[in-house]
Amino acid sequence: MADVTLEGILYALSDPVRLEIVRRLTAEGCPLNCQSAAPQNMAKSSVSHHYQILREAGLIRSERRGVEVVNSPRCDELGKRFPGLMKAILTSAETVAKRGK
Amino acid sequence: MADVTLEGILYALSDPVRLEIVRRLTAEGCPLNCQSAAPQNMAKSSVSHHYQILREAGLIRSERRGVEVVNSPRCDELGKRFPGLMKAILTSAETVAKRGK
DNA sequence: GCGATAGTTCAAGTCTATCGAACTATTGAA
DNA sequence: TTCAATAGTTCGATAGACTTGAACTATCGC
Repeated sequence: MADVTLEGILYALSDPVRLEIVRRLTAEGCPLNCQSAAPQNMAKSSVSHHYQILREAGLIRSERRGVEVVNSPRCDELGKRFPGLMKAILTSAETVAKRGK
Repeated sequence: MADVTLEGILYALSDPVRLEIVRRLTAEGCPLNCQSAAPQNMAKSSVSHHYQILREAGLIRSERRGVEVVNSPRCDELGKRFPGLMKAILTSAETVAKRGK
């Protein structure tokens, strides 16, 4: 968590796929496995790649639970480091999502 | 301004160079020309490229003034479309900048 | 018009996203 | 324990973005 940077966060969220993943993870109350928060038609390898970037950026935490890996957002810790940042981005993302693309 | 998207904004700001440019533009009260807000050692073509992306993302407005092009942030309009977004990002950027690195 | 300054455009080289295929890890059942 | 199924990861390879130098355009002052 020490080497979490603003550029890293913005870079990770600059990809529509990754932004949508984080949006879904935060919208749900409980952790989701990798594929349930990712686009349906995307290759598994691409999904895995995106999750790796999100992990390295410090945006999510992943944990193996049985046969699947469940992911949770790290909004609390991020909120301490960059107050209001995730909230603003996710609020905007929600607005866009509700606006219907 | 109609086709300004959240992904476009985040993408534009995901590059450290572009984030720094926008940060300087907003920190200054008056518009700056292209090179005064960009890194010193960067090629002109690269600088121009970044400004183009910032313009297309709707983050800045450029206007030719004599021999130079001056740039201003479009925080007001962006604030209406995505409330709190730019403020949060720029606050974080300022924090990082003041933190020394 | 000439030169100088400030940006833009263009083509080429280098680094990232995407995909399919092969691989690993875990579970549950025979 | 062995087998099959499920969920992710890793690996090459291919198509797109960042950087740069060179050439080009636009504006100003002389």
